[in-house]
Amino acid sequence: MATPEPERPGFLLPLLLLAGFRTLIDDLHAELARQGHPELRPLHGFVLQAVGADGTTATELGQRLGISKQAAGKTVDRLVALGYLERGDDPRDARRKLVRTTPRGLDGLRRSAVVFDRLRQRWAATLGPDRVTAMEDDLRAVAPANLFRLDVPGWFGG
Amino acid sequence: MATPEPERPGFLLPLLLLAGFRTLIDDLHAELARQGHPELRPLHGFVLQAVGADGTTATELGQRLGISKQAAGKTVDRLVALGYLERGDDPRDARRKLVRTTPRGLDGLRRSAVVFDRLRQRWAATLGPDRVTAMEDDLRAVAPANLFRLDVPGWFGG
DNA sequence: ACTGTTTGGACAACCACGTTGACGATCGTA
DNA sequence: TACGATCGTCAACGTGGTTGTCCAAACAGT
Repeated sequence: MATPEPERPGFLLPLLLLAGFRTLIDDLHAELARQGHPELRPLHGFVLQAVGADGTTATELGQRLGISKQAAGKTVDRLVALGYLERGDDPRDARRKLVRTTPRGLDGLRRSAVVFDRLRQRWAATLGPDRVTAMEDDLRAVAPANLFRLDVPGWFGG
Repeated sequence: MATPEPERPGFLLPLLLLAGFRTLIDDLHAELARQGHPELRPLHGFVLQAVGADGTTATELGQRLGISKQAAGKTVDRLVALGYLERGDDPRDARRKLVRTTPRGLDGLRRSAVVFDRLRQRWAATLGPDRVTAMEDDLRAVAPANLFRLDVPGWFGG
């Protein structure tokens, strides 16, 4: 017998999306804190990803993250103070300040990816691997591709 | 032929969850702004939900939202200034200040639910209704139930 | 080569949202 | 009645964002 479509109040889907995201992020940072990165905040992983292997500038980083260049600059300041990023001059343009990931930043990034993979495996063990893959495909289908610039080279191995 | 499981980097799932959430929230507030609630911020809907129909106190609100009573109090201050909440005395306990939703708050809440329902229907039209339902079920299965106190009376018609 | 425009980075002021610590007023109870 | 727990609030602070302004450097046109 077909299961009747239950009442699905409007608030349910966004709340569950947020809860799922926060579950992953909280688990990640609890594990990262154990592995020597207690100062890493949820935002920082995305920033480190957005900086990428080749480095970037504050303005470009802001565009990638969808925030102002000033906000990006302040975030870079904090990550520089924590030792995750470093600034340098651009020999080809004296206005630009190159932002690069330090070895410590790369370490945090690598550990994040490892922990995320493990968390995804935990979800796959609960839901089944195909359900997780289906969820990712569905979310990719409805989320605007320009959000967080999923197509930035270096993201997701792309 | 079976599709081989592609590489699914660890960052993909949380990023898509966040992107999906932000997509819904951004769409919601763009629509709410058109309907006379331009000051409503993403957080406010959850706060109004957490206040509920019966009213509550700042301390209890903080517990429901998982934040400190001071942070809850400041958020109530802002929503009172915007006309979405009001404070009153508790005749049975002079320490407690009751927080209640105003008619304007109820209006914003009702419109939020309507818009969210419409957004969910849009997702259902893209993915198919069963995919949206499956995503909700899967997320509910992996998200801790106490996050955002999904079981608070009044949430989701519960 | 000079000039005007665009761009990158930095500074200031401000706002939203969160934290911890302290404290007075009130309540419940021994 | 005295004491401990609880509620609201104030203060100080940190983080992450905004807009506006400004200077120096790069660039394009004459």
